[in-house]
Amino acid sequence: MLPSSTVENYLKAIYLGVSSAGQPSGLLPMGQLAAALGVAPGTATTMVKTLAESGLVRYEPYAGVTLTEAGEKLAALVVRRHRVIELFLVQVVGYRWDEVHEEAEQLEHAVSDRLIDRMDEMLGRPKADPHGDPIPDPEGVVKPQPMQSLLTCPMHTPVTITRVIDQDKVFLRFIENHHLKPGESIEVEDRDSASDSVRVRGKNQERITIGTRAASKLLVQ
Amino acid sequence: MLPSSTVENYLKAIYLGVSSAGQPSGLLPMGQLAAALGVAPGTATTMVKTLAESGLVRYEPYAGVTLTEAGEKLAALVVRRHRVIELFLVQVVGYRWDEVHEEAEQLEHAVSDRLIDRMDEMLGRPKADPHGDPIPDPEGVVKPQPMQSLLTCPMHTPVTITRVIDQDKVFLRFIENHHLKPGESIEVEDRDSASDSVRVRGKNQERITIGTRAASKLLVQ
DNA sequence: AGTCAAATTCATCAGCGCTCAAAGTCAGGT
DNA sequence: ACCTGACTTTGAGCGCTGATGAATTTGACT
Repeated sequence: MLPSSTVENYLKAIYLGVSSAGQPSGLLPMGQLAAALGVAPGTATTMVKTLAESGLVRYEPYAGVTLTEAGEKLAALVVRRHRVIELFLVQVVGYRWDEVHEEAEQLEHAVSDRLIDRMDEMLGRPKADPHGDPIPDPEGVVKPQPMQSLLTCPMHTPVTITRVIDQDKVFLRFIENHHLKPGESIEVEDRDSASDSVRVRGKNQERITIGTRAASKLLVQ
Repeated sequence: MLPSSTVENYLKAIYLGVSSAGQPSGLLPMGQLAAALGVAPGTATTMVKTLAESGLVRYEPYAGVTLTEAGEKLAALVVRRHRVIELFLVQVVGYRWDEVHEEAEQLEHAVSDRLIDRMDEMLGRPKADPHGDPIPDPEGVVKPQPMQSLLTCPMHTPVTITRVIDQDKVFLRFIENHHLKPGESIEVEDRDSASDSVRVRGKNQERITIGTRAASKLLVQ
């Protein structure tokens, strides 16, 4: 039984949810999962129970859900497909980086492993997609890179933007317009908790002040 | 309501079936449709009735089915997607021409118009896919090219192979190995109804004899 | 007229993905 | 200790899609 795209989406949501939503337990609460997928809570519970029976997921009633080995591999491969496709669309097909997400969302359920591998090869076995999100290898393994956000990185020190955690078109355009895409080198000049903002100096000394909410979505190294 | 991939497959089957299966009436019998889709006859009847209610199809009980304007356009666009993808896979991604069919079969239901147009552009607005099958334009229009098969074309006259009507891997490999791919120039030397075969002379005087069944699948101009 | 292949009808099924509302659980606060 | 409120589970149930198989009907042909 190959997984339906709904199943793939659940696994992906859990995969992404567990890592990002900073749950100390490593368990993703059902509410969050349901919200991420845009379904009623009961729906998520039911589906997760099914996934648990298939051995893809470990489910603790009232606590949350996490992936098993098998589930994690599957999820990682979905994510891999998504990210390889995104990069391919940008690099080969000429999409803009704020346009690729929806397309990849569809294609990730339709492409064969074969095709993904060919794309991956054409792209030179890249380690990250256009947003800087890491691309799992064909085994589903992704080695974690230590990153800090603009809120936590050292100040007055040159850092390189490596990742943008947001798929919103408007935000991505903004980032692009102000030369804050992954790869750019910048420096945090000031943080002000009163005004809830961070000032950075970027390419050709351009200065820009952004809110902490936005700053937290920019990861650097 | 955007059509499910099942609906797209029905439309495509009717589109391809009506043109190829040489029905004088222009109607495709339900039996053939059911067979093409690998479903029971009753299933096809039911589905076709539904399609008729959506105005995509004209259905004559006990006679067969054909596409309406709307249905034909939709079907042609599915076929367009399929063929653009096939060519893209060969030309850009480096697939072999006998490998693209299955992949395209999946992708044709997942790609956006946007992406198809970009691929089409990258490929230079091609008029045919790797098998020589014509690619409908974005409006679903395809202008018919008069073609003859190796069984009907003039003998002892150079002709160019333009199309191969068969997706079977083994056959395609055979065609490729003997330099009979679309674009190659050849000449029919002999037809023999007794032995049910056709002898052609191809590139660098290579001679090869093939059965009439195979010969009928090679179209020339 | 009779026959036969093909097509239609109809009763039915199964899976998927989902909702809603009622009932249950759990943790924090007083 | 208990209460409250937020979150979760349960269970009944729905709607759609896509399919089947067997009985019946139709229409073409001899």
